[in-house]
Amino acid sequence: MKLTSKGRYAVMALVDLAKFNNLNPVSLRDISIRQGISLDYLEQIFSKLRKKEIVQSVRGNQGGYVLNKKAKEIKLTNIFEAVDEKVKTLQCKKESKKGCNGKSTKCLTHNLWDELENHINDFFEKKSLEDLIKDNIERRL
Amino acid sequence: MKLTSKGRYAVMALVDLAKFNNLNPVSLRDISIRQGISLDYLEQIFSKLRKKEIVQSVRGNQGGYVLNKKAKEIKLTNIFEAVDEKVKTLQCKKESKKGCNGKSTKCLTHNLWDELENHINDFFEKKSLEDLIKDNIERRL
DNA sequence: ATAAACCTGACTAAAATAGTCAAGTATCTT
DNA sequence: AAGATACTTGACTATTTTAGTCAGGTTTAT
Repeated sequence: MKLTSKGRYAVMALVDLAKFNNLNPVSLRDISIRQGISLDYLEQIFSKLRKKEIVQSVRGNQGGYVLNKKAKEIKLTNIFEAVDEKVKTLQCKKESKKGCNGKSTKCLTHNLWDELENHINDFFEKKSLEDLIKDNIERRL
Repeated sequence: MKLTSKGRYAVMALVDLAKFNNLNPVSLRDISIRQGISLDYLEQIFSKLRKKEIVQSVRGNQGGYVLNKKAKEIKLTNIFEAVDEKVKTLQCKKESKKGCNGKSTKCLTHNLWDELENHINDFFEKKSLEDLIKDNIERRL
């Protein structure tokens, strides 16, 4: 089980953005340089974040991106959802009515994966961008 | 983020094994049929489980596999470890001394992924095979 | 002997990942 | 109006991982 880099980068970029999000928009170019993420890749990621209204774009010279909500209101869940990073443990969830594997019962471990998903999503649900930024400042990375 | 089928199958197979683990060894063939997992694939998985001493093999005619410990003592962590299913969220962990990305500091979200890993591992650490079997019986699938 | 079942290692098709590349469009500054 | 900056979009691709298959064993109960 692993997290994809799209999810990781999205969070990194947003923390960076939030830190520098004073009055002026932050350009992807700056984030790219500071975080060592390819500009083209960042563009893909921010396109998705914008569609989910997590950030707003400011076009033109001196443009960039701005948070569209307060850092407190942006949960990790929202970010991951936006970039299609999902916690998926079950193959069997598709056939909702019946069981897994095309059988009439749930597979032996169905409930386990359900629990696990909830456990992980709880974590994401509780953490906000603000939490991450505070954590950063405190530890003075 | 997703769990691979190797991990899922390992757990499914072990629950099956534990349920039928009375006096006689359980053959992979039976598990294969009951759980709908390819026999060849099961052999790969059980080879790993055997090396980690989670199961014991009984060769020859009427052979099969037996649990090597009490179901209570086999935690999900052990199973996942055995089949190389790891929770890995960080790329940055490799360069231990210095920071991530080859920089001298940790990346902005380093602590986050650390916390996440711990959160998930806690879950795996607490769940034993026995828990899963009980859960199965109670809910009568 | 022979059949059942474990054992091992090499191989591979398909999917996912982690990007790159190209060709725009919008808007600010001068 | 021109140019620069920066967002926007979509197609493309190399690499890696996954999820197995396949072939050819070895061991042991009957």
